[in-house]
Amino acid sequence: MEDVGCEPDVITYNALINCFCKYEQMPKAFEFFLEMKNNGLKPNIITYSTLVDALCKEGMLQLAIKFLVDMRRVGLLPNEFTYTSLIDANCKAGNLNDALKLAKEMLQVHVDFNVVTYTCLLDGLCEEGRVNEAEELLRAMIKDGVAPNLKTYTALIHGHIKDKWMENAMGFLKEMMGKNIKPDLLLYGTIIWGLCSQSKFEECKLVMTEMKDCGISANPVIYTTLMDAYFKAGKTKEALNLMQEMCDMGIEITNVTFCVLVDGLCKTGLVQEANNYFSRMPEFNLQPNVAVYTALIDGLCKNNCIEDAKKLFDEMQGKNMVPDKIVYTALMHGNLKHWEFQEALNIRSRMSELGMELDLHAYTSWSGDFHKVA
DNA sequence: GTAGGGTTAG
Repeated sequence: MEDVGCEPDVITYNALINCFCKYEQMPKAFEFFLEMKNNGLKPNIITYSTLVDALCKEGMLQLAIKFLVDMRRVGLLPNEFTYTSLIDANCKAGNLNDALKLAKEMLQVHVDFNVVTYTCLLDGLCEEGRVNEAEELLRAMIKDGVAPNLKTYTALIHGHIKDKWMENAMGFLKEMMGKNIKPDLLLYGTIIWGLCSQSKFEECKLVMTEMKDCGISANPVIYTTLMDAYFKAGKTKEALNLMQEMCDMGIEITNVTFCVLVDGLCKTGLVQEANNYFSRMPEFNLQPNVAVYTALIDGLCKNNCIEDAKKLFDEMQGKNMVPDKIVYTALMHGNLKHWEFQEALNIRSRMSELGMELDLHAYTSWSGDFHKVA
């Protein structure tokens, strides 16, 4: 642009600054901020809002506030974008009270809430478990003439599901559909996650079908969530069918999928089956990670195959994988269970050396086993 | 040219 004598203007710089912000290159963004000022251009409300938002997302709230002061100094007042960025950042940092203070300030200076502002506040309330107030806010925005959209309802539905209010969540879904707003992959995923947590598999299947009919295909996370829920509910056959379905449909299989599969089979007592799947991982171009190893090691320990568990543990270390607290704990309990007293103590000291403190759960379990053996 | 929603494993 400069070569052909086309001078960049404020909009050009704003686009550029936004780009560097989005690609997490704040120093570059500030460089252009200074450059535009040096070129005699005045940063406007969009420039400042962009930078304030980026600083918020980088967790530099204090610096964002400084920019707010700076923009006021040059005669620019924060608008609904600036306020919404700050409100959202405070909500996500767990400072709901500060977010509410900012909202109050908006009212005082007559900057109206829009659908995004409301959604951020509503999500913040949900995150704190204040779902009733979130619902009140939904009613207030509608009364105020601001129409909630898909994202607003998703936040509200997610909040209710997280608080185990599945019925209410489904009520909001119905209300949303009544306004002719269609769920997308995110919302379907949220609903399936909720139904899984309550082992409502029939409803889950209905939702999966509905989703498919709408032309939205379930992603690997949704499949894995469902598979895990099937295993944990003792529905081994359904879980395995789902694995087959994933393969048939070309859904991406990851270490998480295998972890769920191996763990599920082990906890059902089907250690041999688990081992078979484990050996087949290279066919999927996968190298088992520590979590998958742990699932099988734990399964072997609990099914009287401590020697195989130890072999697997050595194999894992041979592949330069660093054992973590969870796998050490599984092996430690396995050894105790098999009266391998000294070995269990050795693992416990190794954990101490590595700075891995037993948490309350591991410790209670350790003491229990210890006394049994003693 | 600026702001908002979800989820999986040991």
